[in-house]
Amino acid sequence: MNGRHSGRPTLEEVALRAGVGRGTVSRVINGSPRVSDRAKAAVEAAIAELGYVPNRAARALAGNRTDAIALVIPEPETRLFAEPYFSDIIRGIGAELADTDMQLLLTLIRTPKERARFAQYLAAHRVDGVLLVSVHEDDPLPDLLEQLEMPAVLNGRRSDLESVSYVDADNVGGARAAVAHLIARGRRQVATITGPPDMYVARSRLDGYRQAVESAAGGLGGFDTALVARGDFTEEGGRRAMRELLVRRPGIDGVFAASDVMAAGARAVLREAGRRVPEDVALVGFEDSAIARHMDPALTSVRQPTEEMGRTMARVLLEEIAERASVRRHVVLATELVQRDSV
Amino acid sequence: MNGRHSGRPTLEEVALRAGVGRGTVSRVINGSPRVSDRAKAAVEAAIAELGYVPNRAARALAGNRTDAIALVIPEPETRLFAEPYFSDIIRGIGAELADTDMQLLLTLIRTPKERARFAQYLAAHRVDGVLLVSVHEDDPLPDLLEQLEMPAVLNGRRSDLESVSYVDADNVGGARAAVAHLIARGRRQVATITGPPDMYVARSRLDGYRQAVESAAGGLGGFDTALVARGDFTEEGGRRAMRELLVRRPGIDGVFAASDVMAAGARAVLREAGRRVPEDVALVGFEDSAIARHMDPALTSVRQPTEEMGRTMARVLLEEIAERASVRRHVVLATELVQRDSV
DNA sequence: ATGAAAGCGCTAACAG
DNA sequence: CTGTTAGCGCTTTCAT
Repeated sequence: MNGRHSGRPTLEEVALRAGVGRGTVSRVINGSPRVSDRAKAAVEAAIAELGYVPNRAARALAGNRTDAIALVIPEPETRLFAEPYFSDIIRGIGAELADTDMQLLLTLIRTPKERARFAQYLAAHRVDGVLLVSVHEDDPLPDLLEQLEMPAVLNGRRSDLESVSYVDADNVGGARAAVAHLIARGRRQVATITGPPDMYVARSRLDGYRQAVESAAGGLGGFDTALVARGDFTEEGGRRAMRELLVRRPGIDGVFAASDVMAAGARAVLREAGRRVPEDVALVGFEDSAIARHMDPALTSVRQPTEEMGRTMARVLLEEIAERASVRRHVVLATELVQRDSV
Repeated sequence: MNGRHSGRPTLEEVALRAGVGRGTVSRVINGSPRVSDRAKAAVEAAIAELGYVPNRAARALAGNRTDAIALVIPEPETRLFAEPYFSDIIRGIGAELADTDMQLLLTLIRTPKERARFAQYLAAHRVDGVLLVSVHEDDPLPDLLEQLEMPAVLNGRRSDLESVSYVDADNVGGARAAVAHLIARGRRQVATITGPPDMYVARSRLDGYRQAVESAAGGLGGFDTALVARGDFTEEGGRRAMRELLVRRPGIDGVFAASDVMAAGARAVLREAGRRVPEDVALVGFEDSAIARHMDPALTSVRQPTEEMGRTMARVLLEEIAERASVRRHVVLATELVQRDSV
């Protein structure tokens, strides 16, 4: 015998107690409208009396779903945990899921082997949907998900033509706003430190920079490649880029860095070079990590609505799961320029 | 009919293909020794050919288990995410679970309502075990878990008499080592900034301090309450405590802070007061957040083996789940003094 | 060692 | 609207 009748009441016992059939109980539980008020009341009473809680596994088996979604964290990014970004994303997801009985599975993928394993999970339909963060351009997972027709939402996108649903921050707009701010404040030679060009997010921020300088009135001379230096989203990269810029255009009086960490590096170099920040050279960074904010609380930056991104990702995913159709959604959330310096 | 025969091969199909009964396939999958090599080989071949993956829900239903554990994060701590501590804990758990087919559920609990909901989860045996972090002394969850006979492991403990299994850092030893270090370096008036006395971790670190000063040779005068100031694990708390100490014992030449954040606060006050750190006053903090490390990379501190704690928690939990018996395990992991200043 | 059979608790199709 | 009836895919006796 198997039947460790776990002690826990079953749907059948509820039905008995309520004096109805199992089907009716099931309907009540699942909020079907095709139930009389009388029956519904009886069932609800029975449920309360018995302290009945549906068995998830049975439900999943019979209903061919799992009521669970996975949040996938690729390895190089497990460090990501240590950042407010991640904290906020998770908090947002949690908030959105709170009123659902959807479970959140945390899946760390650090090796190709683990990725293969996760692919199996997916194939076995062990989750109803997937949330992906920090997806790289060459990540095979999104395509696999699509092929499997598994609902999925990315945070960020791989390119302009992203086919999978995604929720992203308005990187172009944020960068544009940052640079426009600098220009509006009277800065005439505004440079930018970019991220790796093979990352969409880096290209977007560069686009924003370009739009702002090109549309600026007055004699800024439009887009000047000498004012663009490539960084790699690290502090050291920011340092190198800033040194280059200083050599190429010593008269720089404003810098937009595509990440706050790079901004911190740039600031250090500027000060070493005897430039006052922000008086001589105003600096704005795109706030990814907020670690840099600890380093310099006075750094003006472009803030992302991270928690809202998490919430939105979850909401979009739930919608995608609900409607069986595979409609892709693309959401871009606004960023906000937070001025922390006095210039 | 229900049978959206999902396309996925079932155990039965494997059995057919392998020319054996379903029971045999099940035994092979679960690594039962009571299977002939021949049958085993046949089954494994069939599994590979068909790309069979067991259905988790069916398994859970039949086996009365879930192959999932929950990591519970109480609300006030969701900020915790933003710290390396959390990152490391999760990485450790992930590493330990990687070779298992145990899933990790992330459960955020921010309201009493959500706690009640989670209690239902537990009662409904929706997970095989629970991992709890940052448990407060008055947290009702551990007792509930115990009452439900649900395997559980805490990170840290509520008191000396903790009944639930836990994995903790050696707070007493770490504090003792820190203070002994200070004394060995010639510091004669070593003060301490403590955490809230209703937190076990704070009391432990104070105990370590006391042990070190009491066992110190030479004229340190033993434990002096005037050298103990209460903080609250915040930077501002550290500041206040440091100011008090400076008033009570202006001659202080060493400080052990029960957290690195408080150490950062103390350092700021010391410098304002014209004391050189670490030359005039050497400072050691207990490394909880590492945010402070960013503020002052040169701060000597007591480091905790956080990732190992996560790994250990998971391992202990898996063991507890495996053996049905409810044996409690208490693991205390060593800390390490990392000297980052030159004094 | 292994096949057969009996569920695990629930959902959904079906017939009223 | 509601009771009945088939399974969902697997584990676990129970014989053999």
